[in-house]
Amino acid sequence: MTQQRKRATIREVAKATGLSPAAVSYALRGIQTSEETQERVRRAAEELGYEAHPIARALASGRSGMVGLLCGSLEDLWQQALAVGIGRALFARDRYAIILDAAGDPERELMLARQLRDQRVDGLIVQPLDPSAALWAELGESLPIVSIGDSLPGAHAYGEVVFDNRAGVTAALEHLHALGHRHIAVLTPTMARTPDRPADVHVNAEAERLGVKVDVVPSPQALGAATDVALDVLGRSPRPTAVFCFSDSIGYGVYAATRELGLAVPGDVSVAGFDNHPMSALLTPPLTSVDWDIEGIVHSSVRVMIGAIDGKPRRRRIVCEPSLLERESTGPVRVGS
Amino acid sequence: MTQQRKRATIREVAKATGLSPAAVSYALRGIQTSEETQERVRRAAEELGYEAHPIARALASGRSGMVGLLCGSLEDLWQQALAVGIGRALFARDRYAIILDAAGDPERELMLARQLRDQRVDGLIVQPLDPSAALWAELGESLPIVSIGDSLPGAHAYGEVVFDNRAGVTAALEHLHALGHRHIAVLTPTMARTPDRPADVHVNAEAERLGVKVDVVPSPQALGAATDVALDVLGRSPRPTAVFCFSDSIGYGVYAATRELGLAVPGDVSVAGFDNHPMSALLTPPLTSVDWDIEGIVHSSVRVMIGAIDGKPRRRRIVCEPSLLERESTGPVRVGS
DNA sequence: TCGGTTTACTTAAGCGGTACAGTGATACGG
DNA sequence: CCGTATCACTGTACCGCTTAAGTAAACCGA
Repeated sequence: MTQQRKRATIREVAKATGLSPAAVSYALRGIQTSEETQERVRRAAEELGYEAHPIARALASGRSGMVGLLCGSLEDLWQQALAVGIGRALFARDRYAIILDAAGDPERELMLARQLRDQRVDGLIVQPLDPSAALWAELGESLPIVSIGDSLPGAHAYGEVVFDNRAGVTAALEHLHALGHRHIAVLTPTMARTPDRPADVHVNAEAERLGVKVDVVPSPQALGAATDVALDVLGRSPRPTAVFCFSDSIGYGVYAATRELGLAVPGDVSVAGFDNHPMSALLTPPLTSVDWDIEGIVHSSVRVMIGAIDGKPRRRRIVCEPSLLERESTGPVRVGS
Repeated sequence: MTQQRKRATIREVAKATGLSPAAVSYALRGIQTSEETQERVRRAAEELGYEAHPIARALASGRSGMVGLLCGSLEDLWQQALAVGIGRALFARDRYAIILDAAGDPERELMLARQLRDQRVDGLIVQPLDPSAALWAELGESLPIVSIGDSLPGAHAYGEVVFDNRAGVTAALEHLHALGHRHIAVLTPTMARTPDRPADVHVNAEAERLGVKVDVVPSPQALGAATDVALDVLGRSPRPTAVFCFSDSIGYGVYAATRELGLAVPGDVSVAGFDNHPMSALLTPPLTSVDWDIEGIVHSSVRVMIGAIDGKPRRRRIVCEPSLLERESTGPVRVGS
């Protein structure tokens, strides 16, 4: 019973109103036409069941209305949440997101970035796994790029929302240090294993400053996969008294490992996460984590992206400061351990 | 310095090879041309830096290469995982997904579905919140629709991957019944509150059959929001001895509530989930849940969708059978409680 | 009153492919 | 040896919309 109206084209609306197709196009966009004409066109369009054809529009105008979103690894729950948020925010601004996932592989990320450009997205939002890759600069020539997390040196046609990772690392390590921990395992996502990844550098620098021994161990992001790594790390002797995970998803794996080994958190081992996924507050015990204001990141990156698409020349750089949420997964080191 | 090659069009490649544009188009697609021509064209295209223009192709051919994916609520982690999986699977088949989120609102879902059609996606994969809506049939006339979860009665131009929810409900309730539970709270997503939602019907039918008292309570999907609902339900007197959650995400909220109330799981209250998100196996205690073979769902829905786009007329209906994973969050009812 | 700007359009040329109706040449069956 | 397929293309009209350039009328200040 829903009325089945067939699609009309602009030309048909033009015929019906006695205007030229161009006039209709203008009227529908509310430019270069009188109020009354716009109203008349709108009515006719409604009547004929006209609906805009985004593809034709894209071809003629050179903008597709799509923004590519290239995630480092969608195995990670926090990145999932970020992607969902950005997708929504873009949609709210009349844009669609194409979400792709590099699965932690920098090469793959570059490949996908190129593919997205060939797909004629209007812009690219990316969490660069390898910020130093030359391709970013090249791509930046032909479309606006907004990076999340790290800065893209050497390019220019983009904005960036960078994380003050150093501050996050410092906060977490100082917190653990203050609780008496002097031997800390650090689980970093395998995706972050690009040489000289800033995060790793910060960990080493801070550890040295604080006089803490750190075991930096790469771990997959996939839920559960981190469990095996954690089992290994927690089985070592001497056992680290705390584990600092570079993503909450990894932390969840550590929780599973402690259960399996019969270790109490934070009694036997303290656990701290990074990113503060909503899940982390619900766990037993709630996970201490470095929080990044995901809403702000979503909002900033989309705003900068849309500004860039709309031709604002000014490059924007936004720095996110973390805040450590001290919850119940971290505690004083056990005496005698 | 990466070589900056400018984009060439088909017409330019045609000029360079001395062929007509049409021939080039054919050659690039490997049809209606000789092997040698194809090779020659490919080489010239490579040389000139030709790259396909999907938008132009879409306009001319009438297929956009995009599939709309309309999720019931991306607040739910399992649905997030499903969306990620479908996005990947489509990409692997040279299609892009546009992921949209109805946020649990059936009206919104219909609006988005219409919008996606107007965006000229080649097909629509949807988790219908209101399967009985007339719009599905209407949309089904103009593009292939694959539904996940529930069947779309009254339409025809689509396939479906339906869940045997009844079996899932039965398995979970029988499990709890066998453990002695006779008073069970059932938390269903608010998104499922369409009248006569099959799941609710099943719950009531099964409860009656088994002689179990059920309190069916709607709950939001958002992590944490379910905690408040759970606090309320578990604070009632008499307290249900078990909680059956219609999604694992809700279950996570229940866990948080039990911690807050100092209730032991499963000692004081048993908890069962639905969908089996990877996270559930990692919790303490691991969450008993109804598992749906997410890989299979991803694979089936994408396969059916692509079949439909490629014009296979045969409507496909695939039924998913659940399996109950009995983990450690459910146990015998405490004597005397 | 007049040149100049503004407004509200029209005209027409694409955007970059695809698809369909040819076309000439070669292959083939009887 | 001829009629007819088949093959490998060509020519061109679109797909539906946008945009630059052009135009006629209305407006406007001096």
